[in-house]
This record gives sequence, C-alpha cells and structure tokens, in this order.
Amino acid sequence: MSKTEQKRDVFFAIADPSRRKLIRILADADELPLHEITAKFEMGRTAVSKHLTILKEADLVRNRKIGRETRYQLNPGPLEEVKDWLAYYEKFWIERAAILKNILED
Amino acid sequence: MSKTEQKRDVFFAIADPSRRKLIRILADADELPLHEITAKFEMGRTAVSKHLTILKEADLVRNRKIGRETRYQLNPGPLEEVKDWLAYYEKFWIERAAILKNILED
DNA sequence: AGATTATGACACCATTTGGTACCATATCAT
DNA sequence: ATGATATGGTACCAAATGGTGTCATAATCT
Repeated sequence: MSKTEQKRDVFFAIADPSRRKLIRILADADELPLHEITAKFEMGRTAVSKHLTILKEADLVRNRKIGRETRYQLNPGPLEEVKDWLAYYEKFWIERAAILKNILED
Repeated sequence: MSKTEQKRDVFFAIADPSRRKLIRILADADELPLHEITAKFEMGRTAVSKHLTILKEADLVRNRKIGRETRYQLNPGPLEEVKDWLAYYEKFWIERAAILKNILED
C-alpha cells in the first residue's frame, strides 16, 4: 500500500558506483525522466529505477510526475552529512601532509 | 597463499556504520590492537577483524604485528577521494542555500 | 612445560544487494 | 479506438554482506 517510506543512510546511498553516476548525471542535467536516464546505463530500466528509489530514500533525489513520465532531480543537501563527517578527519591528513612535507624538506 | 590483496572502494568502506565507528576509534587512539578494539563493539572478534580487513583493503588502515598482537592504525589519506568527489557538488547546495537565504530576506 | 592470550583462517548461515523478466496501468500519438 | 510509450510493481535469482562458531598456531606468563 503506502510506500513504506524507508529511511536510507546517505553513506550507503553513495557507496554504489552506479548511484554516484546517477548523482552526477542529475547534477549536470537538472531534471530528467527515467527513460532518458536509463539510456545512459548498460542495465535495464528496473535496475535504474531501484537505484533512484534508494537515492530518494536518502533524500538525495526528488521526483515528480509529468504526464506519463517521472522526472528526477538531484537534492544535494544530504551530502552535507558526508562533508561534516569528513571534516573531523581532514585535520589528520592535513597534518600528515605537513609532516611529510617537513621530511621532504630535509 | 598470497593475501589476494583485494582493492576496495573507499566509498564502500565507509558505507557501514561499524566501519565508520572503527575509523573514529582509530582516529582518537592512534594505534590499537584488535582485542582492545573488539572490546568497544557488541559483535565478536572475527567480525571486527573482517571490518578491519575491508578498511585495510581500502588503505584506510595499516597494521603491524607487535608480539602476539596486531595493532591497527588509521590512514586517513584515501578519505581525500571522498572529499574531492564531494567538492563537485558543494556548489549546488551552497547555491541552494544562497537562494533560500534570498527568499527569506524578502 | 603448561596454561592463557591474541590472532588468523575457515566453514557456515541468514539477509541484503543488484540485477533480470514479466505483467498491469496510465498517458500520448494517429 | 488502437497502438506505442513510460512507469510501477512484483516475483525471482545469484552473489555479496555481515555476522557466527570452531580450530590451529604463535607469543606470553607462571
């Protein structure tokens, strides 16, 4: 009945290469219907649709019906969670880079 | 025989919450042996070890044997790939935030 | 030496993942 | 009205994932 409206982890959503490709395509195209998106992949429509569903569950994608087609759009907001997570570790690799630089300067 | 030396995607490696917890623990502790790490989790040693193997395959973790224990250390470098990936989309949510800000200012 | 500890290496298992094919339904074109 | 197109939904499947338990081995302690 209802969509079950599952909540998906953004880290899981971006783990798959096909889904990252989807994100990129949508970022560059603003809004696209499923059949056009499918044309850019090797896999079938059902598989693409499933990936889009997962992205939607992570709220990385929004969609609306226009006539018989469903158009998808990127919603990059949730990527900020990834950025925030990364921020904690940034200092580590910056420190390491600095240390390495110092070593190389000898 | 040989380690099979599998190459793992960093996006896959960070997709699992337990592995993100591992990364955090190692970031805060510098170097830890497996049994001490395991003590911080609900799951068994074997499972923790498997997660560490995956992190190692993504080169997010290095390890060395000291006596009978294997000590693990974080190697944050590969996280830069994630940062670079994110950089492409950052503008989108910054633009959106700016648009939203403009709307709110009316 | 003998017991304990730390780990690696497997075999095993339930569930999830990523894909397919197929059927039903709604919309559009002629 | 008929046919083609676009999508949703379901059933199905092989492989991967995330766990477990068990056994073997190496290192440490008394």
